Amino acid sequence: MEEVLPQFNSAVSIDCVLFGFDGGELKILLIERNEEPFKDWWALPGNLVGSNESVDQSAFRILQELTGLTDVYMEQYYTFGEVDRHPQGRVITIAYYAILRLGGDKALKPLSTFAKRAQWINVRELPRLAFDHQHIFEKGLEKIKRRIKHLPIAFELLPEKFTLTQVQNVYELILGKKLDKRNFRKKILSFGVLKELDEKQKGVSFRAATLYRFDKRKYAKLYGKEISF
Amino acid sequence: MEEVLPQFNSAVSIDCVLFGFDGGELKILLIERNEEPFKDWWALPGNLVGSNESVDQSAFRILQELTGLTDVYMEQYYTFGEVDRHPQGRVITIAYYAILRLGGDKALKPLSTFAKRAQWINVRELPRLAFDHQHIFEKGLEKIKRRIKHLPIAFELLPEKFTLTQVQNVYELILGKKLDKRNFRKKILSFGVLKELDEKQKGVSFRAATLYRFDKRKYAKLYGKEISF
DNA sequence: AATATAATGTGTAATTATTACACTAAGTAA
DNA sequence: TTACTTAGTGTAATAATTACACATTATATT
Repeated sequence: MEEVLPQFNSAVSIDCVLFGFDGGELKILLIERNEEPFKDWWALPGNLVGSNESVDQSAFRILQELTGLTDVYMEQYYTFGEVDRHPQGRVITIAYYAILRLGGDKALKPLSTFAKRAQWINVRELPRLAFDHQHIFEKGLEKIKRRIKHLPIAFELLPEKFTLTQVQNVYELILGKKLDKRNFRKKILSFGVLKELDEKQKGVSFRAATLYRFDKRKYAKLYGKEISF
Repeated sequence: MEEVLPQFNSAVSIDCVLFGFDGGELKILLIERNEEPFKDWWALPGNLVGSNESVDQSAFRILQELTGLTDVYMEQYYTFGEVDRHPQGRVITIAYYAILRLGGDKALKPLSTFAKRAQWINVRELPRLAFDHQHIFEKGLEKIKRRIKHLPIAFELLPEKFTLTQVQNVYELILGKKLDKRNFRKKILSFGVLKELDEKQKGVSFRAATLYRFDKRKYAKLYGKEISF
């Protein structure tokens, strides 16, 4: 986020696209700005890079300030540097996406003064965004579309124990298309990184599905093997 | 390149990894620095982002100043922002790679004052590099390894007319491994983006190979088809 | 207790893609 | 004419992908 700076000339900021999976929907975290420019608009959370932190540190700090979370999959994906992208000066922004496990309980931390509130919003129903944030979001979504095929980021979105149908839902939401159930299961299980638990889904009407767990140890062994989920 | 700045505090620069294919070798362009810090060291070409140019414009300007070339495949791939990566201040650098057709004739343009000379150097025989440029180079090489499988960047390295063996050489150099000739040809031709010319290689001892041309129109039609060279 | 409901969970055949592998053909140079 | 060097070609085995439909199970309702 590039907030109002008293007469700045030039700065570097971080903007974050935080993805979460909740209620069967893919959502991102947006804040409603409380300051000019773009007061009352929705925007991606972000902030300036401090002079004594690396850009990675800055991204993790911003995430932590916003959500209180520290153990999150986060990756830099592009730097946006059009001259006029910020109306009040030159701000080059480095975009990160992060992938969060949304437990309904996970409250957002107090926000900085330039935001009224923060909210998880379905990526299919985004409002108009401030600055070039629509563009930044779109590039981020493209990025995770490519990533999900090669890295197990889907499991970062899911709770520790999940059903195969939930995994498939995540893939379908991110890729934006339906997948065949039998083929999907065959493939996802073929990597041997899911562990079937001796446990069933609870609190659900109708037949309960078997729960699985992602096995990081087994995944680590595949490193360099060019797997393709 | 982050040159000596009189007492700067903070800046954004561009560093470029320029790849070229010449004499059967994959090379990058390096400059020998003529200024502190890292005087007499080899470094990636780069410069500061001007206040009235976008970061993309800046990258193309630097490329053009260095080589005189404008019609080149160039892509941003990562931003490096460790606090101490430049000994004289905070410099966040945005890395681009570019892919150049090296015609033996293509002379390098006059260099800026902080470089003694520029030279194309085989990526397998790189000297120690200034700053974190070794790291920046390695990330760039990884990037084009992934890219070459999905985008026709190999053809950006080759002359307009080329033989299939030359294409294979480019793939082998970038991927760093040998490929089977028959399988490679079958695959590369199967995309239908190479046009066989009614023309043979010239000036070569031994049997001359058939020349091919890359067909951008046909490639454009494949857009979105997820092809995998 | 019986029934309706809704999601789980499973297999096979056809097609396509990938891999491994070795010799003949053609042009040049001596 | 011969030796040399690179070009150019096919097939069989294996692996991966796709298309496709129904019985099973747990719950909720009557």
